Amino acid sequence: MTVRQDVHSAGIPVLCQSCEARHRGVCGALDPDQLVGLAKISSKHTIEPGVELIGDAETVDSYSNVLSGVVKLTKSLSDGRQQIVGLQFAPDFLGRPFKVESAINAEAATAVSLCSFPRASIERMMRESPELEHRLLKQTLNELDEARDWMVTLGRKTAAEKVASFLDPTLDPATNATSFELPLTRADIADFLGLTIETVSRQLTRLRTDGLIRIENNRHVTVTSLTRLAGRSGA
Amino acid sequence: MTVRQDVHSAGIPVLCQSCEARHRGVCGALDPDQLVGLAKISSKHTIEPGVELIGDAETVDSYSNVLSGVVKLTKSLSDGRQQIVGLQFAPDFLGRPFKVESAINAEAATAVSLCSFPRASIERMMRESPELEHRLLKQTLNELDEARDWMVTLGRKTAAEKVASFLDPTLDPATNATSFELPLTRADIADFLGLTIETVSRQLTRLRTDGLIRIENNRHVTVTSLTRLAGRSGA
DNA sequence: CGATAGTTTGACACAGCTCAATAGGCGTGG
DNA sequence: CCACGCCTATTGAGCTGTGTCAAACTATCG
Repeated sequence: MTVRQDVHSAGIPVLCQSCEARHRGVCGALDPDQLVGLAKISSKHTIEPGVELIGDAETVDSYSNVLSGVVKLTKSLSDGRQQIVGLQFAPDFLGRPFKVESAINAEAATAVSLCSFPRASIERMMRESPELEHRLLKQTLNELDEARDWMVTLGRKTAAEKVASFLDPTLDPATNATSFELPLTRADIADFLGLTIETVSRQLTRLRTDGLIRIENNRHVTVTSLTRLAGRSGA
Repeated sequence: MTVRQDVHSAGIPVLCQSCEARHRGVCGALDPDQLVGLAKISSKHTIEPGVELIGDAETVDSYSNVLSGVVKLTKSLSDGRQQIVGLQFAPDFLGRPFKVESAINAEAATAVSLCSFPRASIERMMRESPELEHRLLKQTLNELDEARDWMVTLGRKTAAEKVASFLDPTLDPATNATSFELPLTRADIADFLGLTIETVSRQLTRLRTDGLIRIENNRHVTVTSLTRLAGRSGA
């Protein structure tokens, strides 16, 4: 059993001090000694939008925490049709434990910063620290819940409902902001919702002409009637 | 009924001796003492097809292992549109740890037998036995992989490809059987693939008239050309 | 042998896709 | 500051795959 030290930031690596993953992410499972060990072999990266992080059928030898930005997880059919199957934000853990080969692509949707560590060290730590596995289990269960909600959207909602559902949870309930930057291009939104770019665009302009949203600037959207938007999401 | 005791089954509850969950399922994480404790508070149930196991927005106070049969996990929109978001077989663990309220429905698709135990005991055991959490994490990761594959099917495949993909992995590669019973009705298949009953039926007859499958008996299907079927699944 | 639930088949409508053209945003260079 | 080009987004016209509605067929079981 490990004893957590309650003195704030005592003995905690500089790299980790202001890191979100230490509080809400998987690193919160580690005690200062483990953090120091991990920090020695970690490296921070910044990635440009559009850059591929993990390729399909590639062997993965490192895992990462997302520190900022948006990472999209995609899967493709042989003829190029693509589907986004997950979005990851800070402080999500990025990688598929217990599998050497990736079955999905990961790509930076925006500018992204990552904290990466070698595969082997994480797997060793998982064996040593049940709390780490516990956090991973919780994140995985949340991702599974999200994936299943999304399957309903993909399988059973109309284009109008899909687009409304996409905008609805994009809203950050904490800030109560009705104005925000879309982290995805129209093409990404289409791949997310199982639609074409054109259909996404048409549905957005429909929401605009119906007075539910304002499109300031392609990426920048303001929702003027949250309730009416929610009413169109198919519940 | 007498059960022969040997080294392997020494001290193992009768209830568990021939149970698949003890080998490949979560119970494999437990030592004989824990098994005895759990067996005392477990109960085996048999459930008729169509019976609801867990209702949406119900509080869940027990978890189960699937011992036989097929359980379908569904989600519904307010107007009744439904989507199957998961299928569970033996020896899958059924239930959503760390959440009191269920966001999905579980229903017996075939005759199902379950081994159920109270919520509290499992959660206590999870705290005591990291191996149990480890197995749960692995099952959850597999379910997430499946869900994501499925999202590609729901979002990007045509009706023909959806039906072909449904039949394809239904084949048990172990037995190399090309003849099998569908565990789902046409309505279930439609809810699984995000289609209507009619479209599913039309695509099946198309596969039949094209000579890829034989439909013996509604539920009983024989695949005559596995390669041609795979070729239509959209890869 | 009739009743009932599940399945197939048909005719038609429409949502969303395809292809094509236009418009807007933004950086670069004159 | 404007002109140009590039990339992304919008808009339009037409087509097609899949949904809708309705009817006929089939299996299963009392």
